[in-house]
Parts: sequence; C-alpha cells; structure tokens
Amino acid sequence: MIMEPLLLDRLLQIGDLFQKDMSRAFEGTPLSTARVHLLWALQDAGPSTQQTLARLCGVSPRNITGLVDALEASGHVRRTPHPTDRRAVLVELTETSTAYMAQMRRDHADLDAELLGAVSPEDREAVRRGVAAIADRLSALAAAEGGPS
Amino acid sequence: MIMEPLLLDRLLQIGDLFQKDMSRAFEGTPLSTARVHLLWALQDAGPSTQQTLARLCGVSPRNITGLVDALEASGHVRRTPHPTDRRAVLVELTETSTAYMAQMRRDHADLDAELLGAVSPEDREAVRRGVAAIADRLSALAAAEGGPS
DNA sequence: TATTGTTATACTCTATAACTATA
DNA sequence: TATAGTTATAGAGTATAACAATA
Repeated sequence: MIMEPLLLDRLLQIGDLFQKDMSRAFEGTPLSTARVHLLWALQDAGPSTQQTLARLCGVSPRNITGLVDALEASGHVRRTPHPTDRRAVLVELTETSTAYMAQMRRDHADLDAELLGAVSPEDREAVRRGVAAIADRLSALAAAEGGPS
Repeated sequence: MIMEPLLLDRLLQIGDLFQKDMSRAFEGTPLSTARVHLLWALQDAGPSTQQTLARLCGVSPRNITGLVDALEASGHVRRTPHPTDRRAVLVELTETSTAYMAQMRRDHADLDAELLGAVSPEDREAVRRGVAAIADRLSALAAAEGGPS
C-alpha cells in the first residue's frame, strides 16, 4: 500500500522549492532572499525608514542596518536624510533596482501563470479558493498561538 | 479596483507562515528547523552515515558534522561505529527523540487535517490534485534550470 | 524620557579547502 | 586513489544590549 503524500507535505515541498529556486537565481550576485525581501518591501511601500523596514520584513532593526549596508554597497538602495526627523534616514530604491524589481514583478506574474497552467482548467478556481483558505487558516493559527504581533 | 493576490503570493505566504511557525515552536529549545530536518530524515531513513544525511538534507557533509554535534550534545541523536566501514559513523535517533518524532508526525497529520478542514468539502479533491500538480511543475522547472542534481 | 540608528558581541546555518584515517 | 569525517576559515542572517544623536 502506497502512502500518498499529505497536502501539508506538498505545501512544504513547494516552500522548499521556492527557496532553492531563489537561492539558485541569486548565486553569483550580491543579492539573497533576505536582501530581495527588503527590496520588495521598498517597492511596495516606497521610501521608508529602517524602523519601518524592520516591521515590514519582520526582523530586528539591527538586522536592517546590515542589509541596507550591503544593498547600498551594491548600488541597489540609497540612504537619504529624513526631511523632518534628523535621527532617521529614508531608504529608497535606486533607478537601477527600480527597473530590476519591475522585471522581477513581471517574472513573478509569469511564474504564477505557469503554475496555474499546471492545474487542470476545471480545478483552477477551486485551487485558488482552497489555497487562499489554507493561507488564512494558517495565518489565524499563527496569530492565535504567537500572539497578535 | 482591488488587486487580488496571485496564487503564487498565497503559496509564498504559506511557506513563510510555516517557517515562522516552526521557529516559534522551537524557540527556547535546542532545536531548529535545520536540526529537525535532520531528525526527520533519520526517522524516515533509519540509522545513516553523515554522507547519506548530507544528501538527504541537501547540505554539505561539513554542515552535517555541526548539526550532529549539536543534536548529540542535546541527546537527540547518537553516533555509533559503522559495522563494516571504520571510516564512517552511523547516526541514529535516541529513544527520547524517537518518541518526540513520533509525536511530531502525529502533530503533522493533525495540522494536515486542520488545513484541509479550511477548504470547503467540494473543493478538497481539486485542491489536492492542483497543489500536487503545482509541486510537480515547480520540481520539473527546478530540475530543468538547475541541472539534475 | 522615548525613538532612530549604530557599535559590540554572539550564535546558527551555510560553504570550500585542507587534513586524517580508512578503504 | 577515493571516500568519510573533521579541523580551519569565512560569510550571511539573525538576535540582544549598550550607546549616540535627536525628538
């Protein structure tokens, strides 16, 4: 009797594959998943203080200092003075990485289409609904156990 | 006009939530996702050499040395001499962590049921099929680009 | 007094390369 | 000569705590 993998196992596998894929895509570049996560947050939020980025990325402010240092050195972001608060800096994407992130967004959409294409047409809406429901449930479980951070 | 999140975004979100959930579950213990990954491999494969574990976990042999060192110190695994090859060691679960992993397997199944419960009954089979198809497609893409490692 | 970012320190995960003992 | 595991070294990501400048 063959054990079919659980739905959970498949979801974990998908998570692993995404991670490996990203690591592979960034090797030989100054980027990494953590750094791209920060760039992605900047693309969504626009110029932000490091405190804000720490919240958006879910890491410590100290960690943001290191990530921004690296991204500044590689020319992906720029630190500019905050217009009204002289303690703070605003971090923003450079022109180069604005274009880079726009391309990444397109690739992202392409991959979405590719994955959806792997699902038979009559299952697609159910998969959309189901995966969204699972994400919401998991999110609720995390909030319940971990406290509403 | 509201932008609905892509299926891909939902899957990425699920991956993140799993990671945060595990990190939270292991904080304050000597365990971590990398260490539990190794324990999980041992539960599936039985006593194994470190070379084998390196392949199963997808990390370098050197890395396994460190993980096994930590897990041995915390009493989760044991190094025993290989019966026929005096260069090699066999790593095996201790009694304590055999029980611990059995419990984790039950929790795993419970979570699977919980997540499936979040999906409406008429969507469940489609979601199972669809997620499996996505995992397979992603796996094929990784193999095509990354070379058949 | 509280907040922003940095310096100081430390731990985990990861890798490659050189070395030892065995095959 | 090739393989199993370790020592040596290095770098990224993460954290907390103490400190400076500013609010």
